[in-house]
Amino acid sequence: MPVHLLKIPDDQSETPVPRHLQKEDLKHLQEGHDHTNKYIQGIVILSYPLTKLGDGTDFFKIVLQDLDDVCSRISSINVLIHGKMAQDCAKVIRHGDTFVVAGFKVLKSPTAREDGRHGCHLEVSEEAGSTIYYVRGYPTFFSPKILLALCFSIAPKYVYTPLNRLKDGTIVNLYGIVKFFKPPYVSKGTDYCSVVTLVDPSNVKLTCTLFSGNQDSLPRIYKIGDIVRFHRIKIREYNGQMQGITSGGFASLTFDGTVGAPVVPRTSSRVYTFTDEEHKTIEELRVWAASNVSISGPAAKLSSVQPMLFFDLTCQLVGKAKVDGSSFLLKVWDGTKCPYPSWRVPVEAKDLEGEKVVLHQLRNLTVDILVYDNHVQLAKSLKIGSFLRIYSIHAKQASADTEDVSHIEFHLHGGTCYGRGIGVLPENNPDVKELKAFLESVDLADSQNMESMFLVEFNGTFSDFTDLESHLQRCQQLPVTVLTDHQDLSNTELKTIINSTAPQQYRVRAKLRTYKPQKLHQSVKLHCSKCNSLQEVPDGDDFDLILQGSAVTAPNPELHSTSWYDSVMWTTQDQKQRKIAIHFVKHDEMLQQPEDTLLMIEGGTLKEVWKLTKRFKCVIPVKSTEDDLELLDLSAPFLLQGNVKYYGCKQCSAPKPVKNLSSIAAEQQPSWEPTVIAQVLGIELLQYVFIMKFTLVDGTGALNAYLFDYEKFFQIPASEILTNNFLQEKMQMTMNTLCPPGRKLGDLPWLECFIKSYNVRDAMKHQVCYQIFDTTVAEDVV
DNA sequence: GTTTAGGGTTCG
Repeated sequence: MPVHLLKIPDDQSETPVPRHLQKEDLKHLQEGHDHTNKYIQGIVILSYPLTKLGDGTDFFKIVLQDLDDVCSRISSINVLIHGKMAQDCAKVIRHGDTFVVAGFKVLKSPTAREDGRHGCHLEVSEEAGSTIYYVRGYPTFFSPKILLALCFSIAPKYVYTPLNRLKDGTIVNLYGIVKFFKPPYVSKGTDYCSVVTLVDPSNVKLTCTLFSGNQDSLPRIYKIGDIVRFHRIKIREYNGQMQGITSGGFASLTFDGTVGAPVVPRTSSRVYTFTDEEHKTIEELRVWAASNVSISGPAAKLSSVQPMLFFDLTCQLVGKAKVDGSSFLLKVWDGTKCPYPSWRVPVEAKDLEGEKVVLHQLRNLTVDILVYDNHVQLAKSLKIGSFLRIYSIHAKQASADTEDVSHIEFHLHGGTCYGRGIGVLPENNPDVKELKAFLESVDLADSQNMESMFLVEFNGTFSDFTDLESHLQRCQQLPVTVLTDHQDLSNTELKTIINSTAPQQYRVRAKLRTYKPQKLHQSVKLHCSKCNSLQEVPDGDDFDLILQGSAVTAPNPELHSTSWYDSVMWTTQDQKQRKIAIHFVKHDEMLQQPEDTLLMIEGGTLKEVWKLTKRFKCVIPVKSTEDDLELLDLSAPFLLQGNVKYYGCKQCSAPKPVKNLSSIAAEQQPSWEPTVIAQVLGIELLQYVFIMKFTLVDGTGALNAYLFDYEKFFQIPASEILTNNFLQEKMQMTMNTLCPPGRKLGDLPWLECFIKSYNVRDAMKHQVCYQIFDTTVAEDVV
């Protein structure tokens, strides 16, 4: 078999390949040169799933990294393996293996511009007379270089083409600001279609026609001014202009185009690259767009519709009904009242989908929108309760023959001119959040009579009318927080508590009138349990400065590769010529798999440190002294694990030599727990904690109670909230349930809490404070 | 099998 497994040689520097073969340097590899009796060697840093090509032959792609130059992208090369050899390799080759190939063809790499790798790729197959040797690298053997190669070479570097540099027949990556778009609609072929016109700072426009059988893989554009990043879009000339069209492997990210909004990509891709650099690009495009692209104005509300005009409406779907073959009815509301009498499209009661009670309750606030032709199919699939943006609705003034009063009709005509269509907005869309808050604040009694209110009270259950009514109902019935202990205690009125002496403990039933801080990220602090001090969480800039400061001292080579760690050092290629050293801590005299490895880094930037935390279990930034490695200033995290930065208390810590880590490394299965690491390093670990002030009321009085919570109350670890958008949204939603914005006191939900009172005395005054304890947010609220 | 749409408001 031409795929050979080689044994690990004792001397690990040479791979035992047949004598007649000579190693070829990647630098000397060129198309058309004679590479007979030469071999290419590298570490497998990436492999793709085995696939079949159009002609039915098997195909397997891997990426090799040259270990002599691990930190250069150009020293990695794509290897395309065909036929039986592809199958054989796919079975045995793993990341970290050393891979040797002889008898290959060298061709120009069509993806070099995109992935930044070698300008050529290798074609390998039995037919071409290729031979493959490999040395098992994973998981039994790692060298520091392999660890580094695996870490620094993973993400391909994409090149983005400005819109004025597009050429016919190319496949490119690009950024653009949406100047015009048609939300995905059902085409006359087999796919969904979306047409998007982009503009960029080169001031050139590009209209892209995007097709996909899967609506989700088209860009999620909600408004003009959104920013998109397209990968692998094909450029063609059409009618004398460049045009973009989906090609195989097309992928997109969409961002809110508002300056200052969170940079969170909308995408259906499971994995995608998104680095600090790209983050910066989005920010820059936003700034450019702010003064160069006219963003759509504030969306129209029903209260401001003008007859005879076209408008975009952000609304919630309350009901829908089939009308006839070419039209379909949507009943929607946006919380405001249309100032004109609007038409009611007659439909059979049995055809009307939606909660009867809600339809009745909102009957004076909903409008009927009749959608036609190509929009019908999409309209049918919409879920009651979902949030929509309907683009280019026609407000048509009409008067019925039988009456003098003119009324207003809402049509979504057939076709897709001017972006006419329907888009479903997700719950986390900022416009939806705003609309939801508004809808919840609408006082239905103002536009309803008492009869309908009774109906709501009477009909307890709503099945699929999301969030709005059912949520409101739920909130008025069950408490939104529950007790985790002492259930036998009975409630005490707040007035009684205020008039009692401290310290005592109480069970209370109260409403949350307000809380501080309103910006939830401000509620996260660092707490030292030894000296009881609280401090702000330092921001990334502070850390960056400390790293820059420590990089001034070059790594001391005398401290490299000791009994308990292996080291690699290299100099960056840029002008700064920075020296970086990484020390991989060994276990049982061996290096571990990246996900189990603790490493120490000297001279790295914020971005490099961050990148290392993605691949390795623990990262500890250090600096060299004359005779030892030591931790940086304690204003910087002493340890990074996953997304969490761990800090030590400056007052209570007494840093010990980093060599103490070797005692953990010597354990049978090193756990690398932050508490254990902190202990051996003499660090008093600061804990992340939520600190909030809740103003509770119960009709007898009001008091401020502090919430001091590591994780229990919100069931969200305070340590993870600052780096996790999902958890932030979850916490915001929880607070919105506990204390819904814009709601009257009577409509607020009940909280069940334990609070304890305690005395705070200083020379000047005496004060009684209250703290919430043994309380958690109810399960169905989280 | 490689289309569909290729921006520029309306039948109802």
